[in-house]
Amino acid sequence: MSSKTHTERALVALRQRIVSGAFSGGERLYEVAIANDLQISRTPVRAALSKLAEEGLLDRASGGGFMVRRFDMGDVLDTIDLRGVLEGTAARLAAERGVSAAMLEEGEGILRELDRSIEAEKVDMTQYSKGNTAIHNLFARMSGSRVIMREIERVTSLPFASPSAFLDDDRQVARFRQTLIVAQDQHRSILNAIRAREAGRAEFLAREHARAARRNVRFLTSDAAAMREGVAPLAIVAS
Amino acid sequence: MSSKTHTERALVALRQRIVSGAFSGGERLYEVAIANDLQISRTPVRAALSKLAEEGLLDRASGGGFMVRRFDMGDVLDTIDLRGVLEGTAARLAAERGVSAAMLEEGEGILRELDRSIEAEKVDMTQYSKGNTAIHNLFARMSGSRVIMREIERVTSLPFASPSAFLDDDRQVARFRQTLIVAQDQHRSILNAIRAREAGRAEFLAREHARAARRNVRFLTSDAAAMREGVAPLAIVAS
DNA sequence: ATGCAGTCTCTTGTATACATGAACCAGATC
DNA sequence: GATCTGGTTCATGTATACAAGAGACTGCAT
Repeated sequence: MSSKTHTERALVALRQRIVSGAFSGGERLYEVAIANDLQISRTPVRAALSKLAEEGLLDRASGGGFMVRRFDMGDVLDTIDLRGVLEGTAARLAAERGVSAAMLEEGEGILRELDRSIEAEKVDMTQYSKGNTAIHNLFARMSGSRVIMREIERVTSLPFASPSAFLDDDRQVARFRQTLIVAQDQHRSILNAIRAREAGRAEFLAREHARAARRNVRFLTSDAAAMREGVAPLAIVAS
Repeated sequence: MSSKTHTERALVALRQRIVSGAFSGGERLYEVAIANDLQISRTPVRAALSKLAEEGLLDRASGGGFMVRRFDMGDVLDTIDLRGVLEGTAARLAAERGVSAAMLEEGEGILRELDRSIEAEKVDMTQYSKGNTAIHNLFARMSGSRVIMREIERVTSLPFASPSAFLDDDRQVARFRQTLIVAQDQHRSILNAIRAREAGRAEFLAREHARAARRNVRFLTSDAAAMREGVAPLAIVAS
């Protein structure tokens, strides 16, 4: 089996179904139905539901029980905005408080990898995505604030809010090398601003950087509603 | 009994103990011990622990189980900062998107109440606290973003992060009418900025407004460590 | 003394039976 | 015909017995 406890397996199975849009937003989830479906008892199902509520994928219903959280396109854009605000705060704190030379060097290393991944005409998307996650993670750690790190982790755990959410999409790879070049320039500018202790600039840049994700969402959903069907991170979003 | 289900009672009892500092940060909570203590079975205890983890008062331990979340003074200041950032975002969005005349009028009503509560030499702290909560709530609603509202609610549910956290303290009442006058001026300025669609100003003011809470924390913990003992919202904080 | 093995204990994981309460439905009574 | 009343059903709440795994401890062997 994939993991050790029934709770974990139920968690994975339910999370997968939710983010893939198998349930409609606001739909209530019944313990017994899920338990029967997964061939386990209600107890691990409740545990899994509870963890999914912590992740923000479920809401607790008023009279007990859980319902699938409903996201419309506005919520998606607001959440990406929120990520920008939080990452901006992390960058600002990093600049205000200063970061170790080791961390700055780590950042330079990641930036070099990102440069390599986009230098060829055909972008190495796997490598870019990995580096992108790493640099965003580093910025969060640079804040020196557990509180901020925690909130950033929470928000970016939503399928459409992670910094690399839309990078796997084929349409991006083909059309958006320019976008990645701009994004990478922003990464470098943010790191430079943090090093130079330019807090306001660091915050502004990190916040602006998140706008790229908003543009991606708009592009991927712009033309046909049919297009959205193919965008995995948006499967959860209600039309 | 105070509430209906064992889970709710366990939740209230445990929350009270946690925020009053009955446990030390990082301390693990054992289901059986709590169940015996509260004279109920493990099942509602688990349910309560799970909800407390959602509230951010507990962390899940790696190998299962829960531990009391540890807050040091830096975390408290960072969390208040975070509230400022989020309220600033709410105010910015409100200004950018515009709010209804009814909401603006509601805000004016609350501001008038707040004015009345501080006009006398002896401040009506109960009324001020109520109005303060109301105006902060309104600013969050004005954002028009469920996502932002949700995050603000989450953060302000921590005992030391609510906008009115330190208003009940006697030392505040005696010494800080000036502080309240300033804070109330900021409330009015924020509302005006939102009405005038001055997004940047609204964000800045709301963020700056949260700094007052930081000053309160610093004052209340400044002189003697003994002083902190009396500050209820800080009981959870590790020395 | 040291290391290993077995076991003991403590804690959470899991299944399940029963309780409870709310919502719906039906039938009786006025 | 409307309303009240009782029961049926369905969902979560609760208790509890047992499973399982991790860690500590003991005692034996080297």
